[in-house]
Amino acid sequence: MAEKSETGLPRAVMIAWGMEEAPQRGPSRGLSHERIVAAGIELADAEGLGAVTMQAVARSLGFTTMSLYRYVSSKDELLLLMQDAALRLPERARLPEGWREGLRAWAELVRDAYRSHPWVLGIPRGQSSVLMPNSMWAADLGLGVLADLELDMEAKVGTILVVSQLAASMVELEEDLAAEGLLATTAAGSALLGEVITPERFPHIAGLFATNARAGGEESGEDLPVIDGGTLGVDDEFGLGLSLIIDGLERRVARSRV
Amino acid sequence: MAEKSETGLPRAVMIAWGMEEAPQRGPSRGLSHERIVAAGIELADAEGLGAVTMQAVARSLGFTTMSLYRYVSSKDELLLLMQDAALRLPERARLPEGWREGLRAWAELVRDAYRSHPWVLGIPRGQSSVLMPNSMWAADLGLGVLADLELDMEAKVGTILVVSQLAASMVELEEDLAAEGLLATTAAGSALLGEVITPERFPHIAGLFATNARAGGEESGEDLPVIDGGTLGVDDEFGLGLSLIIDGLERRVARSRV
DNA sequence: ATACACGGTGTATGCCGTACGCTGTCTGCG
DNA sequence: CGCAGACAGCGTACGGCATACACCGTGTAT
Repeated sequence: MAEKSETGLPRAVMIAWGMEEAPQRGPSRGLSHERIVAAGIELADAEGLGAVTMQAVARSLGFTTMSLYRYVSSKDELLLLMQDAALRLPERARLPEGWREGLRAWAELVRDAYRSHPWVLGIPRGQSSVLMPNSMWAADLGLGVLADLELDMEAKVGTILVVSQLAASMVELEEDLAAEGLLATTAAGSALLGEVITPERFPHIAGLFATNARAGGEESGEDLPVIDGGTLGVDDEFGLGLSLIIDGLERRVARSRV
Repeated sequence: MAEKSETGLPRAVMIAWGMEEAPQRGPSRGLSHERIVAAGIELADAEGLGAVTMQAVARSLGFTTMSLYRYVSSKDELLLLMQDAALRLPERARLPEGWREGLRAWAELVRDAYRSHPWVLGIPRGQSSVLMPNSMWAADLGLGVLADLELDMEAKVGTILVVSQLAASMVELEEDLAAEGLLATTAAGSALLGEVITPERFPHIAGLFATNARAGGEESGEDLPVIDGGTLGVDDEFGLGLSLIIDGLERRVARSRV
C-alpha cells in the first residue's frame, strides 16, 4: 500500500530520516520537507486535521498547490510526516530513577505529546509509523526506563506498546468528550434514555443513569449535563490504567525472579 | 458539533435506540435506517471504509444518492450508526464464572467484534458513541463480569474502558501490520536503517535491528522481511497487556480488602 | 556551450458530500 | 368524501478536494 522506493523503505520513512538525496541539477528549491510539514502542523493545530488540504498548506507557504508534489508524493505521505514530527519527545528527557516512576513519567510524556497535537490521532498510523524517527526515539526512551528490569525484551516492547496505546486512547477519549462539553445530555434527553436503559435490559449499567434521571424533573429548569461518563475523569482513567499495568508488571517480575 | 434534536440527544442516538417516530403522512417509505446501515456495513466489510460513499450505498440499494438523506442527515451520522451496529456483542453471551477468566473472555469478545469489522476503527468515535445501544450493552456485559468484585463503580468502569481500548488498539495495530506483510522491509532497507539507528543514538532499541541488519549482506539474495516488530505477535501483545491489567486489578482488590 | 533534470505553475478531470426544487403519493382533518 | 399539506424519491447543480499532465524557465554536469 505505502509506496516504497527502490530501497525497500516507504518514501515517508526515507524522508523523515533525512535519507532523501537532494537533486543535483535544476533550479534551487524554494521549499523543503521541513517547511511543508511545519506548515501542515501549524494548520492542524489551529483548525484541526480537516483544515489540512494541499491547497491550504500551499497557500500558507505562498506557493501553488501542485508545487507540494515536488516534495511529497501524496497527501497521505504528508500526513505521515506530520504525524511523526508532531510526536517528537524531548531529546534529553530527565526521567525518574525507579522503573515505576520512570514508566509513569514516560507515559505522561507520550500523553502530553498526543495532547498538544490531538489531530495526530485522526491519522491512520500505518506500518511505517513504527519505523519513523520519533516513534523510534519514544520507544527507545521507554525501553531505557525498563532496561534494568528482569524481563525479556519481548515483554518490554509489549509493555511500551500497551502503555503508549493507553495514552493515545485516553487522549482521544478526552478530546471526544470535550468536543461537546461532557456527554452533554439535557435532563429531557436523559429522561428519554432512562426509558430504554432499563434495569431489566442493562442490569449493571442502568444504575449510572437512574440516579440522575430521577432528579431531573420539569422543575430543575436548567439544561444540566446529566451524564458525565461515570463521574470518573479521563485523567483518572488514565492513572488507573497505568497503575494496573505497573502493578501487573511488578507482579510479573516478582514471579519470574522467584 | 453533533446535531441534537430538540430532545437534547444527538440524532444518531435517537435513531439507534429506535426513538425516531415514523412520519404519519405521505407515501410509504421504501427504505429504512436498518437497510441503509446494513448496506453500508456490507460495503465496508467488502472494500473498506473508503468504499462507503453515499453514492455507493444508495446504488447498492437500488436508490439514488439523495434518497438516503431522507433517513440520515449526513454521512457522519450514517457512519456513527454503522459503527454501533457493527459492534454488537452476542445478546446471550456465556462468560466464564470467575472474574479473571470472565474479563478475559469479555475482552476477547470485544476484540473479535473489532476484528470482524476493522474499519470501525477508522471512524472517529465521538462522544455520542458511548450513548449508543451496543456500546451500552458491551459496557453492561463487562460490568457484569466485575459485579462481584470488591471495587468501587468508578474503578470498574475505568477497567472496562481501558480493556476495550486495549482491544481496539491491538486490532488496529494488527491491521496496520498485516496491510503490507509485517513491517516488510527488505534487507537493503534494513541496512539503510541500520546506518541511522545506531547504538549511540538509540542505545536500547538498536539491538533489535543490528542482529538482522548484519546478516543481510548482498549474498542473501532474497528480499526477506527483516524486522517484524520485535518478534512478538500482536496476539501476544494483547495477551500480555490483558494479563498486566488483570494482575494489577487483582492486586488492587487484595490491597483494598486488607 | 549545451542538453536535460528539475522547480514551480496553470489547467483539467473525476469524485465527493450535499443544498435545493420538483413531482407524485398518501393521510388526517374538515 | 375531498382536499391541503406532509412527505418520498429524484435530478440537477455547486463547491471543494486530490491529483494527472503539459508547459516554461532555470541552473548544473558534461
